[in-house]
Amino acid sequence: MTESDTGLRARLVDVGVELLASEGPQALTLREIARRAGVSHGAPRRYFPTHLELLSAIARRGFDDLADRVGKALSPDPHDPLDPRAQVAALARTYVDFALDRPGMYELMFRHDLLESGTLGLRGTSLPLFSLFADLVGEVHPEADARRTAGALWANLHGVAQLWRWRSLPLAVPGEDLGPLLDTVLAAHLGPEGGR
Amino acid sequence: MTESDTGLRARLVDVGVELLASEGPQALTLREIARRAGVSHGAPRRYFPTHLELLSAIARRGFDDLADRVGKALSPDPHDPLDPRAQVAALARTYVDFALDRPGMYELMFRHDLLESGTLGLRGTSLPLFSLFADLVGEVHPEADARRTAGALWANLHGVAQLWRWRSLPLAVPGEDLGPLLDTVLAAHLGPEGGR
DNA sequence: CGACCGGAGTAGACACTGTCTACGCAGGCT
DNA sequence: AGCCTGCGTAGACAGTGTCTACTCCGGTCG
Repeated sequence: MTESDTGLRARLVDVGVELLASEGPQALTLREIARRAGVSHGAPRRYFPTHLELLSAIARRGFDDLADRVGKALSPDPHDPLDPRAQVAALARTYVDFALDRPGMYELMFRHDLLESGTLGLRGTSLPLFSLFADLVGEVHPEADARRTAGALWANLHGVAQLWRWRSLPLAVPGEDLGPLLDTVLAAHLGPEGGR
Repeated sequence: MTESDTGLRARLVDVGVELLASEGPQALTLREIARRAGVSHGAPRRYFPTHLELLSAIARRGFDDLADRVGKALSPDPHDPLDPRAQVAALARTYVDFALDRPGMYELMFRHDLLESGTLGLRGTSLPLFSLFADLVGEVHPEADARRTAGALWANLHGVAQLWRWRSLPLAVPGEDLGPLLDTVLAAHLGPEGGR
């Protein structure tokens, strides 16, 4: 039941995560994963009745990793917590960095046909993160509709991550650094950074 | 060479567009398109050396439609043009509406593996639209960096379209109408709507 | 007028894929 | 000892994209 469980189920997911990072999402074939795990192509079926469910399990690893990164980014030092505005900025930065760090995983995580599938559904996995995000936004902007503002900003981060990843914003940002763009986005939704 | 060209090339794209609308992107099989066009599965190869190129041609139809819609939305009445702020709002609305109206086409248009392929590349197809968008934003906000602001807003629209489409913003907007969310987005990037 | 020739579409093969089913094969329980 | 159940194997099947050999037919040229 631990992480280094030698069970086939965990090993398949491990292999999938590696394969995803090294070869990209289109390489995540059921048979290729089975091959690299050293089992026959029918073996995964015992644990994942369908290919999509195996992909969901792999994507879940991505959500776990993202949650970990966010947790670390929000409280780098427990004795000196960040103010809400800085927390939102840190979360945003972490989110977009994740998309650039692990592009294949990010792509897999937001395949909408994956969101529907799975026993419990993959969609719920990101809900706690969004709630946390909405709460933080609410602390920055107590007067506004925090849910709506958070939704708008969330969508903005998502869009920035996507468009930046496949370089569809070349005109917007000639340079290589997306920091200024992120600052623009944050300032737009949260107002000019007066905090700190 | 006209639209109703009975040539196989145009017919394949026509069939693809219909199939995309009726069955979704995963139904856009090379063989299924050929089947519905009444030719053998090898026939498309003469005009589209690879499956991706056929998909690119289909997606290009989507970009054309989007450009048409934007053109009509920006100048509903030539004698009474909209002010820049209203034009940006109309473009934003048109963009998101397009994504909801033709979800399959929208999804196909922004498959990044399609953006790379094609003879001239599909990416350039959306550049004029973005330039127009950036110009409009520049008229609304002459002082700011129009390119960056336009990029941020563009990404926001993209994110809203995506997340709304697969219902990943349920907490943010309990209602069915995405109008308020769009207003929030526009107000964030362009300031409160003082124009008119 | 007849031969040729090149574009257009057909038909079959190939290596893949995901899914399904029947089959072994081990270990543990009664 | 015998059986059963969990786990993985192996093969079949339909479907896919790509490649290649072939046919067919209309136009051109000698």
